Amino acid sequence: MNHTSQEELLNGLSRVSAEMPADETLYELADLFRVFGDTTRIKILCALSVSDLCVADIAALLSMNQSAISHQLRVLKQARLVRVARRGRSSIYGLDDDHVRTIFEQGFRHVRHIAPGEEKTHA
Amino acid sequence: MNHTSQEELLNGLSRVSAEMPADETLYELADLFRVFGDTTRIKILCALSVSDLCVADIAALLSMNQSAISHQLRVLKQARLVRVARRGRSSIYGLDDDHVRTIFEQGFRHVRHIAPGEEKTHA
DNA sequence: TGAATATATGAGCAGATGTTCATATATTCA
DNA sequence: TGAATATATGAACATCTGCTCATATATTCA
Repeated sequence: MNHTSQEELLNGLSRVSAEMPADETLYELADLFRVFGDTTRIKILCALSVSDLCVADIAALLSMNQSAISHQLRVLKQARLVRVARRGRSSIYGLDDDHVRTIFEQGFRHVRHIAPGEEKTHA
Repeated sequence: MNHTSQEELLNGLSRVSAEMPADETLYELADLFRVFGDTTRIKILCALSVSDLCVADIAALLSMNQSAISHQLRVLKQARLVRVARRGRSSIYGLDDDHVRTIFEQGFRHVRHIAPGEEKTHA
C-alpha cells in the first residue's frame, strides 16, 4: 500500500464520515427499528392496522398473557407507534400515524423480494 | 356485557384475525426489522449507502474491532441487506438493493416527525 | 361504598444478543 | 513456498430483552 492510495483511502473515509447523519439520529433510528424487531409487537401493530382494539382483545387475538401485551403496548407507545384512548375501563389502542403502515409496506416488499417502485402483488 | 355485544366482539376479532398475514410472514418481518435494530448495523448500512467499503475501512470508520464488524456483516448478508464482492484479499461490501434506502428513509421520516407523503426537509 | 372488571407495573428469571479474544482461512507477493 | 495481510469464525462472557407472577391502580355499577 503506497502513500497515494492511503491518502485516497483517508479522503474517501472522510467523505463517507462527513455524509453520515449525527450519531444521535442513528441511535434514534436503531431504537425505532428495534421496536419493530419483535414478533409480538409486529403482531400487535399488524392487528391495530386492521382495527383499533382494547388490551384484552389483543391478548385474546394473540393467545397471550394480558400483562405481556400491556408491557409491549407501553414500548410501542413510547416509540410513538400507537396511541391510546381510555373508554370506560378499557384502553383502546390504535396506530399513531401512517409511518407504521409505510414502514411495514417496505418491510413486506423486502421479504417478498419486490423492488421498491414495483407494483404490489397480493397475499 | 350482553350477548349481542359479545357476538359482535367475536366477529370483530375474527375479522381482524382473518386479515392478518400468515405467522411466518410476520416472523420474517420481525427478523428483518431486528437486523435494523442495532446501532452498529445501522451505522454500517448508513456508511454503505454512501460508498462500498471493505471490512477494515468500516472498522476504522466506526472505531470498532474488525471481528465485531465481520460478525455484523454476516448478519446483514444473511438478511440480504448487503452483498459482498471479493477483490484481492479484501471483501468489498455494498448495499444489496434499494429496499434498504427506502426503509431507512421511512425510519428517518418517523424520527423527524415528517408525514409519509410530505416533502423531505434536509439535515 | 364495595365488588367486579380492565389495565398497568415491578421484580425476577431464562433465553437472546453483541463484543472480545484467539485462531483459522484465504490471498498476494517477494 | 513462506511471510504478510485481510477477513471469517468459534467460544466465552456480560448485557439486554421479553415473559410470567403477583399486585397496584383505575373505572363501573349495584
